[in-house]
Amino acid sequence: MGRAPCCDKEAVKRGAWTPEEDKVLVDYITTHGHPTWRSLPKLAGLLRCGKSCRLRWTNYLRPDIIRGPFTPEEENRIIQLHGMLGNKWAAIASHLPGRTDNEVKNFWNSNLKKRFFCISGLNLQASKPPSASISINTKPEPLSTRHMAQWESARVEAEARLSMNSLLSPSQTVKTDSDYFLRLWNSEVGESFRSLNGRRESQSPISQTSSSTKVGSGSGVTMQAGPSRTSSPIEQKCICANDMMGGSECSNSYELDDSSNSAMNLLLDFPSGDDDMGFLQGQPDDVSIFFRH
DNA sequence: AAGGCGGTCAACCGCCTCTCA
DNA sequence: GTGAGAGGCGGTTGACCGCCT
Repeated sequence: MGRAPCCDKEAVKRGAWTPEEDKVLVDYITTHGHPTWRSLPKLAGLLRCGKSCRLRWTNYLRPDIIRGPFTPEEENRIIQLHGMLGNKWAAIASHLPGRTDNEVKNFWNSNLKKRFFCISGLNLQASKPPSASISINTKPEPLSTRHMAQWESARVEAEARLSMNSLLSPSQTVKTDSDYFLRLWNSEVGESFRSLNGRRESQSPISQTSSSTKVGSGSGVTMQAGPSRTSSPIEQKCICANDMMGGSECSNSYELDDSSNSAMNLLLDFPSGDDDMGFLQGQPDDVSIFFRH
């Protein structure tokens, strides 16, 4: 037994909203609010589905919405938050005042995703669930798998804390483990980890395990790396890392220097547990944003 | 000039979660 | 505890636009 449709699809208008409809919706909401979205179209005299009204309002007509291109700061924030949260567009948008989840999602899909995969030396392969490439695991790597699981666990935990913190006012917000995790994740330490992870992937087809970075997860994108990769149109247009990393060389070699190795050692002994993040205290304080233009 | 092609973005769809009776 | 209703969310679609050949 399926759910009853939210509205009579025959009786409602669909497609682009006209300025007249926008005005009716804005006028009604500014004077009456929206007791329930489902009843709103009828009350306002709109031949629209309630969900359509809500979407139009929240994504376009709301007075606090910022229109216009994303600033570099917003881009960096999106990249950081996506690394932490994955495709949780609403959660990401909640940290970008005036931006909507739809806007962030579109911006990511049409802009940042390409650049992200480009800079990572990874390949985009649409429409295959990640599990397809995960399940062919023939040669387990217990250690790396365990550590990736730890990272994933920490990431999920940080996500939860981030959500909690976002509910607090700035004055109430306290420095939490998630802050340290965020900072670490976006520092060269996290980058080293990601790079090593990328190198492992290029060496063997396993290791997608629990996707430590969660990049592209849930969006029907499978990451693939290594010599077998073919250049997609996206990659052919890729302006590579020089564009984004201040002229540093576009490197797919994933070589680690000594400092990165020690950072890796630190990461691979990443402890679990709520109160055990103190080891991060000594990490460099600057949150290096490595996706700067 | 015109058709093809790719990118962007508003809107839709269907599932999930929350709330309340 | 349970089921229905409502809102929220993420993925997908399709129209539109600009560039290229």
